[in-house]
Amino acid sequence: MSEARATLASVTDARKPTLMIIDGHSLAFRAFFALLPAGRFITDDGQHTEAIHGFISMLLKLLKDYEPTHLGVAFDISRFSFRTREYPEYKGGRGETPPEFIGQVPLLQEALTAMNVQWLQKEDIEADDILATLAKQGAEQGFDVLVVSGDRDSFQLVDDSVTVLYPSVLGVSELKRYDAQAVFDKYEVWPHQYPELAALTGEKADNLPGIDKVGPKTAAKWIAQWGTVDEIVAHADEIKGVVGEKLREQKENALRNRRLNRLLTDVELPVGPADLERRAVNEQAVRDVFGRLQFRTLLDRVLKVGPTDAAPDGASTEPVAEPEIETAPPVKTLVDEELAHWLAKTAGKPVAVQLDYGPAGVAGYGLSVSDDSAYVPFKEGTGDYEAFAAWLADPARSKLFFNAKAQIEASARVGLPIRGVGGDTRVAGAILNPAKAPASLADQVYEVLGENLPTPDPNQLVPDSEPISAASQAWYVLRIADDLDLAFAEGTKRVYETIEVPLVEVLAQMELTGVAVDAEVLKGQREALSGWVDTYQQAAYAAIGHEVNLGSPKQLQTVLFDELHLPFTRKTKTGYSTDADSLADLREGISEENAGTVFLDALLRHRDATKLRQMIETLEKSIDDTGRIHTTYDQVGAATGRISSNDPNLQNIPVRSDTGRQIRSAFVAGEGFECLLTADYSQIEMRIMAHLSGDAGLIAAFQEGEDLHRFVGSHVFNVTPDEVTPLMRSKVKAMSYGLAYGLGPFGLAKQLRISQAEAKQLMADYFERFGGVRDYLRNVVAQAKVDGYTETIFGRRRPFPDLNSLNRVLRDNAERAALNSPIQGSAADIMKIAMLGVARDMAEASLSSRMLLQVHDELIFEVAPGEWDALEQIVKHRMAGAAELSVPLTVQVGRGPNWQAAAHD
DNA sequence: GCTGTCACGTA
DNA sequence: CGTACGTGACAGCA
Repeated sequence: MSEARATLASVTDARKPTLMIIDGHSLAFRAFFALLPAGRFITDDGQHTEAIHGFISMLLKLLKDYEPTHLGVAFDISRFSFRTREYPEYKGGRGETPPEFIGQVPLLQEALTAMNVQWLQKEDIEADDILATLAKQGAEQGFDVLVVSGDRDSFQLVDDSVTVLYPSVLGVSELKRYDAQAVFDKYEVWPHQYPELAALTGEKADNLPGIDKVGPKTAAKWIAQWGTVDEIVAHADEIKGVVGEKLREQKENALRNRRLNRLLTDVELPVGPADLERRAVNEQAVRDVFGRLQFRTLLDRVLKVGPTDAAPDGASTEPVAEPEIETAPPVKTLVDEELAHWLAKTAGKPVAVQLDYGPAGVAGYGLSVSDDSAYVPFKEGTGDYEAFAAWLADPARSKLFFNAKAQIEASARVGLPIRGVGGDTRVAGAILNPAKAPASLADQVYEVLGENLPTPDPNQLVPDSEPISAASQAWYVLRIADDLDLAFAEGTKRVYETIEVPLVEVLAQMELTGVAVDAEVLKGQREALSGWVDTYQQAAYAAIGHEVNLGSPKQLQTVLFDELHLPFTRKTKTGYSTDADSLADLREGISEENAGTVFLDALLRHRDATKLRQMIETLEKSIDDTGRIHTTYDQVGAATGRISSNDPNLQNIPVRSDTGRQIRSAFVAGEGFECLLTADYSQIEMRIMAHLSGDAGLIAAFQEGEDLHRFVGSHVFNVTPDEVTPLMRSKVKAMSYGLAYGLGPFGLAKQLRISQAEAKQLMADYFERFGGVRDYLRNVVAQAKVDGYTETIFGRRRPFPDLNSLNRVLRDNAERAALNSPIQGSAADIMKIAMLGVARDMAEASLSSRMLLQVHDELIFEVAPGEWDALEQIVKHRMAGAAELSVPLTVQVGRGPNWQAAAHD
């Protein structure tokens, strides 16, 4: 960008300033007809864009070819002007404006405005008169003037400083230069005489008949002899033959034509040539306008022509790509100095990177910038990767990926850490459509670009590397990044750039680090559980007198309902439920001890034990050879914005039951570390509810700082806080949390084991005191129905297409999800922001401690010796300060040798 | 071997 | 008829 500015400035300094003025209508019209037959310049809305595209394309070519320092475009306001008043038939006889052309000029003007190209029009005046006036002023002020017009009348403007660029028959972008000599060569008159010639011969396009039988040759001869139409008419008697006779008959035509084709050079204009100095392109506006017009290639070209107003250095999060989309650039394989040179050459541009990697390691790196792709073969321990390694690790060199996290990790494992993630099209795609993150690059290529990603030839014998493939993938990433950027709403873009993109590197590091586990502890627990599993299994078999697969719901149904004749439970798709709640109900229905109670008790305990044992086995299988477990986070796994964890899932390690919680004691601080630190937000979702609803009572509850549920309970039940019984408290607690999930009286009744009427009353009492909450919840759904999406505090959006569905089940489900989304999503945003803050501060303070796990509202760290105080301070500060809400965000920190012991209470 | 269902762990 | 996830066993299909 700064390079473009320098070029422009040096041109200005080196020679006379160049003023280029363009007849907007005539060029747009020509562009329109040139592109119309292609029939593919139509937006999804059905708006034709041939004229706009063609005009801008031509403009870009002109700017490149002539490098004007000053630029202006003139338009007609209508086809009526002072000339039609004098001669109503002027420009008559032209056909109807093609319907496809209609509406394109205002859009073109909008595009020019976005490009910061000045354009002007004036009532009653034609564009040519504006051009003439500016050309004259420009020449007088020492400019080289270039007039771009499709109207031959403009030839009269040509002189030593003024040149006309006139479309040739070859096409709009081929403009012929008319200087004085060129005009003379073509018409045998000098430019100032051209209107005399045109007056005599007539101008069919303007519906101006001339003198019959008089063509350019005759006219030129007369002009050579007498100079002007006036003089020729005055000497009409001297002209012999048929042409003389026609002249005498039709001299009024010529005189009228001459009056009409004289261009005004004294039009009063709001700007002069000096005011038309070229300005920086307004990049955002261009993106907006071109996005609507669905111009992709053109956008890149416009931004490339520059200068633009974008930050010269480009923030490291800059997701902008500038690909040429027509064809993939050729790929060259680069190593050593050539590679270093290529990397230096691409400074300032985001580079798309796609690794050629698999379980065996990294075979190479595909790189792509707009018009240039490269492949870097990699073999660990060979070659000179110094420059490449430095480039990969440089946070200031912006890199774009599809699924950066996995590739950062693959690269880090072969000794080449990557920093400077400037964008991730998978994450971007998921932010734009949280319902489904693209599963693969090929998916996204198809979704976004509508093309099929070329896949390597499956018949090929296993190649050790695929240079074309990796580089071409990178090229596709660049194109997708470019396309997606246009689709971002402002809030969404901010979430993507300031939260999601920087988070990628933080999560990658957490995954690489992993968490240490004590395999012995897990083994002991597993063996103990196995014993219990056998015990309960035998007990169950004994109760019913035969063996049965306790893990098969289908077989259980036979036992429970056919053999034991227990009452039917909740229906499922395939029969009757055997889940824990249902079994508990069955158990309660039996008063005296019998085969049924024994079987049910044994079954429930067996379930517990097998579930835990299975969980432990999964964990054990995922321990690596350094004794650590590395989960994989899915940054965009949840539609609300939450992170999910898999392979193994470390976000569902038991905590509620005593035996289950024991598993946490196996998660320990690794060798060389002092202890674990856990930090969690207390009641973050309720706090967000208070903030979003603005309910004075709820806000007061948090500002009081006392027990939330006790406070709320005292208001709902009209007693003092210390009169709130444990039963009241638990009811209110269930109520409060249920609200954020869209819980109704039915569900509340079921959960609290009270009547539906009672539940209804409880809700009524609750809303009586906390009406702001009810209003908010109502409003969320209502607003979502209007907008089609909900939004978090930070602008993350989630669409709800089913909200207005005629299917009640779908609609109700969507309503509950919509209710919950801003709350859960805002909490997720806050935690992500906190993680970024913590990671930055830890790096800043050069701590050796490490962030290991995130469990939605909790973070777990491994504390290096002597760093406890510093880390605790950072974590508390960044978590509590992640958002400015109308209630405080409180954080509880715990310390211990393992995850269980580090729990704060 | 793949897919859907059920059940259950977490916030 | 309570939101958001991931995992594993079973059962039925190919």
